[in-house]
Amino acid sequence: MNYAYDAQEVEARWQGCWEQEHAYEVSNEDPRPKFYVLCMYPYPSGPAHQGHVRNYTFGDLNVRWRTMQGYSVLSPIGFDSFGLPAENAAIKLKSHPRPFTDARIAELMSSLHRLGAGYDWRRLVRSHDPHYMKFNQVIFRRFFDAGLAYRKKAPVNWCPGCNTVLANEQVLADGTCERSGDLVEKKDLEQWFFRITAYADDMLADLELLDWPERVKVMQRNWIGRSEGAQFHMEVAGSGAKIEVFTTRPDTAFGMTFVVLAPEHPLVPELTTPEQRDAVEAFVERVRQEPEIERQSSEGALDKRGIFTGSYAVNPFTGKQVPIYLADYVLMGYGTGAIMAVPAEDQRDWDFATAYGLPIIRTVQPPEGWEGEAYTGDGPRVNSQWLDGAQNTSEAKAKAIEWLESEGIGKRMVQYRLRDWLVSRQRYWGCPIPVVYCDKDGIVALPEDQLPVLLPDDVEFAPTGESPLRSHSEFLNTTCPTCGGPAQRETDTMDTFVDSSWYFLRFCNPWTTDVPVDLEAARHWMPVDQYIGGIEHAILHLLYARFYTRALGDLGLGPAELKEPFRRLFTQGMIRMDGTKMSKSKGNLIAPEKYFDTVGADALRIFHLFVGPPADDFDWTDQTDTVIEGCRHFLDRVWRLGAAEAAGTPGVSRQPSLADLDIVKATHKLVDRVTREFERWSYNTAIAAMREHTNVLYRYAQTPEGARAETLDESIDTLLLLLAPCAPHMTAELWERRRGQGARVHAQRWPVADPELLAEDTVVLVVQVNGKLRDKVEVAASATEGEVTAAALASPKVAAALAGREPARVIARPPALVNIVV
RNA sequence: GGGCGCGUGGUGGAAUGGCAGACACGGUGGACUCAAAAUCCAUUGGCCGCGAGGCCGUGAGGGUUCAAGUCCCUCCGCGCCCACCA
Repeated sequence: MNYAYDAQEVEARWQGCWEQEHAYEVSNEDPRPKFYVLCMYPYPSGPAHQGHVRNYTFGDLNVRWRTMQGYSVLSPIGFDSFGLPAENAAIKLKSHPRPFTDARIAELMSSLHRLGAGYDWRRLVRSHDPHYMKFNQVIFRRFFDAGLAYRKKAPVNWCPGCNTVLANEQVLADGTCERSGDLVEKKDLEQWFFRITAYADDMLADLELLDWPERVKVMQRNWIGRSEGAQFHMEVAGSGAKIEVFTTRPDTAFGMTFVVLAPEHPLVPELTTPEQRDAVEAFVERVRQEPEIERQSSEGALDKRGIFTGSYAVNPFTGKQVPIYLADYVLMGYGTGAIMAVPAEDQRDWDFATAYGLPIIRTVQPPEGWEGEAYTGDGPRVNSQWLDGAQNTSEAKAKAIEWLESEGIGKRMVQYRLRDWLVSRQRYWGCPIPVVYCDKDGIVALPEDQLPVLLPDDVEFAPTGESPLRSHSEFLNTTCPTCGGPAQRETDTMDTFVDSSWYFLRFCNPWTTDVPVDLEAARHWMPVDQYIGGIEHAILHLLYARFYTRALGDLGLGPAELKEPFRRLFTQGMIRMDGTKMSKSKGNLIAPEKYFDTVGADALRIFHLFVGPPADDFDWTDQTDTVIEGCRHFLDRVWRLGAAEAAGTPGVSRQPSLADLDIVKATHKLVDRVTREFERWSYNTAIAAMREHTNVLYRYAQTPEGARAETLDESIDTLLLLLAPCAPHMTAELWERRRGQGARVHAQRWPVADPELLAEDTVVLVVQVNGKLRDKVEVAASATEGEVTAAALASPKVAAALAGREPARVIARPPALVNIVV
């Protein structure tokens, strides 16, 4: 008889079995309490890599565990199948993105099967599926009707490498494209935007309600970037022009000694005096040419970065004239593109004032001994006329705003850093924006009965900087749905982040043909109870999905009461190799297939669970393979236990002894511990506990008196139940071998520890002298303060440590600890 | 420049303010074997000691506490996010 564990045979068998038995298909009418587990749907880049394995291992553990706990678990999967890599590959291979994408999906699906992940495959959703495209377009149209989608000319981020416009979120801090690494340029183009800013305040406030990693919430908060302040206008001396400025510190306005405009500000030509014209024009031209990265760097001499316009503005607070400058550090895209400069209370203004010899007037009294330059802290007002009585910033701010409003000069104002979401892309492999341009009717969104607009397959892929749709005359030329006259289709496609902004709603019922989201199904399943994905989506995807959920609800396309799509979020750590993230574009992928073919999927899953805290990054090194082999070693040990092949005497039949009872207790403690570790996402320590218990059972089986058969069997069964969400194939196989044909470990109830068996009769009392460990004494678990103190003082080791000195104080924390202080 | 983390053996890591190093990887020794692999057992933070045992030890320095890897302050190092945001 061959008992050796054949991972490949066992895994293939159970993967087939789960599929045949529809093990993780779930009905929307299931009466059990619902639990929605979702891993961020993957971009299909080919066979899985270790990042996927990690993600789907965590996801599958939750799916199987929650199912065993009695929930009706929704576990769908889909593919984020539009996007640039497929199109770039098509250009390179002179082929088409569709077959390329379909092949990559097939590869990734095969990996997921071989990992043993349990999904409701019937609910599969793919972004490039015509049904999904249709509803993407339906939603776009409804956004358009509601004013949430609009078109405007804007300075946009243009990536010369990708030949497309990028969202702000896709431009890295150094001004390069997150995908191609090319330096992003600014271009003025007509683009489509989603009015995400309409929900800025709402999304900011509701962050409080989410059970998300604090880090992610902070990132979203900063990205939305709410600042409270005031907006007001200033007259330009000798001209009818008015300059609007936004400031967070209206309380310091008496200290404004100059005004700075962005070089692109529309008032610049009007404000420039004839004497300054040449210099200003040269300056503006130079800033225009400057790459974004240089403009945003704080390097370089300040005196080269600004220019005087020759005009003066009147500070409404003092009535005095202050010079108007241009500077490249003032951005047209934030606030009003103009600032009041208060050098005494803003370091940047201080530096500028110093470079240009402009006056500095303190309006906040710095503390005694202040030696810094600009003082941004709190303090009493000075040099501020009617504000001088104010003792702190908030009081002064309120008074200043009140004054601005009563004089009709300005008002309270909230600014956001968040920009509207630029969604149009000049690429082919995306969802077409369902709009036509008609000479008579202008911009016309297509009616729903003309959707979906599908991508024609017979297109030429050439890196021209224009969508290939542009040169496809049958696609381009159409008729206007309003007047029936000739019209041209929009040839831009949607950002792929649009696709991923509502797929989780579609999973609730992906079969509807009339509406994108089945409201009843969405009310049943949403919100997602556990969302799992990479930290790299902390801002983009997670913010867009929150926006979409709100917007769909407001338009009646989603449940109106549903604000937040993801109740609990877990962001897993990245897998790094040689210090960089493992990714296809970096060419440092380690494919899981070689492990499936050797140690098996279960061993690889155990490795990802065991290697460290799930939230932490980990480095894939030369030693990693031996750790993975160690995980297989653990499974082999469990296999030998479960297949009644453990070393030592086989189980004997007898009345339970104290040693047997210890095993029962240890088993219940294990149940308690693993359950708690699973709850808090501490899979590494949960696996450690199971390994520890396996070691305990080995020793138990090898004692001279032997293991009691019944006790050992129960403990092994429990171990298999606890291990079932982690190593599903092997536990399924052992369970069936032990319990008979048709027995299914994953259909069992998750074990519950008996509280009486968790309680201990005796505990080890730690005895310290002056905080140092001196002895350990066994005492009754019920020992009182007096009893543990007596036990501690009775210890010869304690007596030695005391060396005759009298205890000055005894701290007793029964039953675990006594500290004797001398 | 701002914000948020993190720093523990040779390595990955564990530790509700209460026994630092669980569980592993690697190492060492042993059993089994003609031998090897596999398996099983023991041991493995550093220093001193034949031993019992003792001393030191969680990036550095200070503080709070009977008690600090854990809390507070300063500094050093690393990582991530944001960044002339008015």
